[in-house]
Amino acid sequence: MSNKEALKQYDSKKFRTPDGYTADIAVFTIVSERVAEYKPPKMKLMIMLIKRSELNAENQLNIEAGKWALPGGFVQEDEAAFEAAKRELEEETGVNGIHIKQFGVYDKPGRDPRGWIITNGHYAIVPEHTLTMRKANDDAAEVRLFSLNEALQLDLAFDHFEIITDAIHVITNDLLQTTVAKNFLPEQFTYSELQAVLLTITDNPSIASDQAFSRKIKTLPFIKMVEGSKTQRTSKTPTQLYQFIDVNVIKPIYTGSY
Amino acid sequence: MSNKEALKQYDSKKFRTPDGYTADIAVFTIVSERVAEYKPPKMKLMIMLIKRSELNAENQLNIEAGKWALPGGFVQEDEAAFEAAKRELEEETGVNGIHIKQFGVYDKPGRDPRGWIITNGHYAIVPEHTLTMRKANDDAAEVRLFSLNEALQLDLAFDHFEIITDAIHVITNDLLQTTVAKNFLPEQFTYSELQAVLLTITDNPSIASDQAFSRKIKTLPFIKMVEGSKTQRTSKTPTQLYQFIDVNVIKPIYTGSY
DNA sequence: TTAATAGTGTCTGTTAGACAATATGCT
DNA sequence: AGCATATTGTCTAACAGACACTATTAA
Repeated sequence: MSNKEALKQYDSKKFRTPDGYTADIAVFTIVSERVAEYKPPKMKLMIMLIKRSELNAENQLNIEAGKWALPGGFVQEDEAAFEAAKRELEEETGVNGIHIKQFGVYDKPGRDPRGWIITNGHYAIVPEHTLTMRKANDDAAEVRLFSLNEALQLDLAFDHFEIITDAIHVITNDLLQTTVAKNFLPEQFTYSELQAVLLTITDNPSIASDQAFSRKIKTLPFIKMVEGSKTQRTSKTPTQLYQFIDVNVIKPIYTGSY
Repeated sequence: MSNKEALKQYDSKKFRTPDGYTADIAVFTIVSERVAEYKPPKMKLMIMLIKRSELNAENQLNIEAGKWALPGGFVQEDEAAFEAAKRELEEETGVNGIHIKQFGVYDKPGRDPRGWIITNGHYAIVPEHTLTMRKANDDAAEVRLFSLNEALQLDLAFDHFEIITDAIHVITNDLLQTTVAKNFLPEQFTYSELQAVLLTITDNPSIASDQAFSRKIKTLPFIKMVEGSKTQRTSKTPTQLYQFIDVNVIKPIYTGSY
């Protein structure tokens, strides 16, 4: 192959090249908020943000210090951004093996005062309990969960307002149009648990109605009933458990009913 | 703001930074294939690829020469990849003002023998006639349309097999779950024209049936009938024209019928 | 008249959506 | 018994899906 000779003539230093490549992660979790006694808990979708420290790991002044931001960091040459996102997330929360998805690239000129820095945006879904042991690290003075509305009203670093807006939009769509909701749930779950997850991002009446949804879940082609499995964790009445089956669903907007 | 002082201490040269950032474009078009006389034309979704020249613009040996590849090129510091994609596409096809969407990032270590090069993948939809005047340029020895199956059987440059596979997957989903199909159609169109576009990527029977689809189109919330507008371009019978209205459709997989 | 696409009439079985009633088991 | 969640019974209006039929017009 003639690539060898072509490579001899190639010199990337002739071009202006990017000053950095980072992976940022919008970490979503659902917390169960107890509204009142003897009332069902209300679930709420939250996003984890960090407050950037004044000084970085090398004891130098940190860029965008004091602002809230998405966790993330520079991608190394020997890894893909997706791997970097997983690594950063594990460093940050101690969790691995969770759902991560790339959803957008942020490369507008001037978006980072340090230079030409391209950010690869991901979102991650983690179960609530894994975030209880979260800790601040070198770059983060503080780590907190925010409701989506709260998050968008903060003074955010870089173009993270835009990234978070996009992430919310994407996860909302994915929750409704794919089976990612399973990542917020245990392997086996009740209709009301799934319903609660979906109600964090929609008020669709045919999802909100208990009767309608408990009927509907039985006919969904990507969910199967687990024979003879019941739980009492959501009510005094033993409740049927379901689980997702691995099929990919594409529901055309041009067919079926509305 | 203290960013100024932080910037003084920041030096990107301390880190290994990427050797390049490129925007690649999967250009899709639909060609009307005449199957036989007195038969309706069959539409076919095609992808435009270029054959990489032996020598580049500077008369040096080109990398991955002779292989088929997606059009694309290096992103400049003063533009976003999306702009670069538009620019490249206009240079390549002379078209602007068309639908372009970013869908993925390709950054696996070793994907490009020239070094650490990150590619931002886009897909574009162009009307057939704009590709008739397409031309080869410095980097491209040849430009051709391929069916999706043909394209995946070629000897493709870099990791373009993966990128094209992803692009096909994304455009297929988008055609069924969003209103992008409008970019393949004139502003006003008949039910059979829309149907033909959709049939390039699905065989869903309730889209494939003429009667069912001509009924269904009237009830779709994102398409409106154009009162008193008919055309004869698809048949001898004057046919009702429709057009997309600008609403965003999200159809949950958890509601409605299958 | 023929051929080809467009569109309607009509029927059947299924489903959405709503209301009401029943079931379960902890307290 | 009281209560909260789960689940089924039942009805109505709407719709999908299928088949048959009519409409339009160039050739």
